[in-house]
Parts: sequence; structure tokens; C-alpha cells
Amino acid sequence: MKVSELARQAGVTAETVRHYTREGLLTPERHPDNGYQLFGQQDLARLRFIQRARTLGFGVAEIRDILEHADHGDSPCPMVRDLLASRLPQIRGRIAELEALATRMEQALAAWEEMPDGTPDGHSLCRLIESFPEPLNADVDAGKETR
Amino acid sequence: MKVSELARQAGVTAETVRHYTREGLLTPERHPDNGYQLFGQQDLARLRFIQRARTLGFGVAEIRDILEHADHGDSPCPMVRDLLASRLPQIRGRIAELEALATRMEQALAAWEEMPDGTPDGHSLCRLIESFPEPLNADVDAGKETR
DNA sequence: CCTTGACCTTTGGGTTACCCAAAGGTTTTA
DNA sequence: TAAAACCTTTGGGTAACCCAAAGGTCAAGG
Repeated sequence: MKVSELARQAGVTAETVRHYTREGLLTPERHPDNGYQLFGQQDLARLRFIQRARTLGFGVAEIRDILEHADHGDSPCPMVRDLLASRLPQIRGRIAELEALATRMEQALAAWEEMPDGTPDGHSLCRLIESFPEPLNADVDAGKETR
Repeated sequence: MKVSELARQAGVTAETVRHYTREGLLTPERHPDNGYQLFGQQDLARLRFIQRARTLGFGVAEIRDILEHADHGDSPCPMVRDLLASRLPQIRGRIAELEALATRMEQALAAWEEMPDGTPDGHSLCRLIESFPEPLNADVDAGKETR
């Protein structure tokens, strides 16, 4: 099957399939005449594996490593477990950060009630923001997600 | 003061200051002789404002808009509140996703106990991952953070 | 006075997981 | 047979910085 067909069967976009192919997670054959990429059932299984792994928080590069191990006949499971174990606390930490962020946002919105808009006067831009505790030189990137 | 001085006083890297300057959040003067960027107390206040705003989840582009409003004498507060209000549910949603991710990871680690490593055999790469429910064509990007 | 080391500048590339547009070849279908 | 639908590769964009390179500037010590 061709790119779009595989993509549809797995429920992803053709671009995503091409991306995984570029990254070496999928290695389709080429139709000798037109150069089209040809995928088989194996590739579909692989792609579904990739999706599950993504669901578990693995990155594309990590999944490539896992697949390469498996392709070499080595069990990737120990690696998988280690990655999972080391990543989990990071995720928990991230959750705590976002929780704190949400709390700060709620506080700001609540404070809004009893705070006038006030045109910026050179001393203040927006008290809503300025009345917050200083980041105090710590890790200040709690906001903004890539997704 | 120069870049590094400002950066140190605010507790960020010089690169970050340069980044904000490139993005137009900071507009230092230039020393006529050597072209060095010169920042004043105002810039320090501005940078601290930026830090607080980042803490509240605002993006650099948004902060630039906020600053521009203020610079034009308009109160940015209404904008700030709207941004906060619209972003909050997204953050909550993100937290729920990560919570689900952490739970899946814990399930996987727990399942590890009673599952042999098993060399990949063509039918299975790593049951630890494969025994998970299919993403079922939904939004499959719950993992991986940029930070 | 001059050398070093610390600091400044700009430019350009990397990070993550894709998305999207463009230009051009192929296949399918009406 | 011509248009619609799909394929290919290349290159640029996203968010918020980090880092290296090449080269100019400045403060202090010998």
C-alpha cells in the first residue's frame, strides 16, 4: 500500500508517515517504476506500535532505538522499562508545575475582581501581573507548551 | 548597564536578554562608539515584568503585545484577563492529559512485573508496549515535552 | 604599553514532532 | 484524454531559547 493508505489505516496523516519514514522508523520499499513508497502489513503493525509508544510518552528518537534493538533480535523491554521509570518522575514534576501555574492563573483572575484596570502610568504596566511574586531567579519557564 | 549586567540582575542568561531584545520586548540604546546595547532601570523593570508574565503562562509574542499596549498608554489588563481566562482551561486539559499519561506509565511498569522480556519474534516487539490499548485514531501526542 | 582574559557583536544552526506550500511527475477515473 | 487525486522532494514554520564561531572591545596586571 501507499503512504495515504497506510496513514488512513492507522489514523494518522500522510505527513506523519513520511516523517517517521524520514526518521528511519519505517523503511518502505520503492516501486521500481515510479519511486512510490510501498508499505506492507508489517509496516502497519510497526506504525501501530509507534502510536502506542507515543501514547506512553516515548519520543521518536527513542522509538527508533527501540525498533532497532528489536530488529537486531534484542529485547528492547529492559530499555523500555528504564525509560519509563526515569521519565515518570519528570512527568509528575511537570504536572506539579502546571498545577501551580493553573493556581497562579486562578489567583490572578480572582484578584481581577477587586483591581481597577488603571492606565499604565510609568510605575505600573498592569498590576494584575506586577502584583505577583517575583520568579526570584529560579527556573522561570513554567508556561507555554509546544503542542 | 550592558547585557550581562542586566541578565544577572534579573537572574536570566545573557542569551535570554538578547532573545527578548530581538523579539522587540526590550529596546536598549546603543553606545555610539562601540555599538554595545545599553539598558537602564526601566529595562530591568520591564524584564522583571516579562518574567512574571512568563510565570503566568504568557508567551513572548503575547507579552510583546501587552507591552506595546502599555507603551501606547492603553491598559493591557483586559487583554491580560481574556488571555488568562481562555488559557486556563487549556492548561487544565493539559494537566489531565499528563495525568493520564503518568497513569499509563505506571500501569506499564506494574505490568512489567508479570511479563517476561521475550525476544522479539516477528509477532511481538515488546509486549510491554503492545499490550496497551490502541490509540484508536484519536489525538495521539500526549507525551514529550519541549523543556 | 601590551597582553591576556572577560565581555561584546552578529550570524547561523539545533532542539521536538510534525504541518504546510510549492513544483512537478503519476495514476485513476469519468 | 483530460482533470482529479495522489505521489515525490525541498524547504520553511512552530516556541523559547541555547550554543558555537568569528571578530571587535575593554579592564587590569606585569
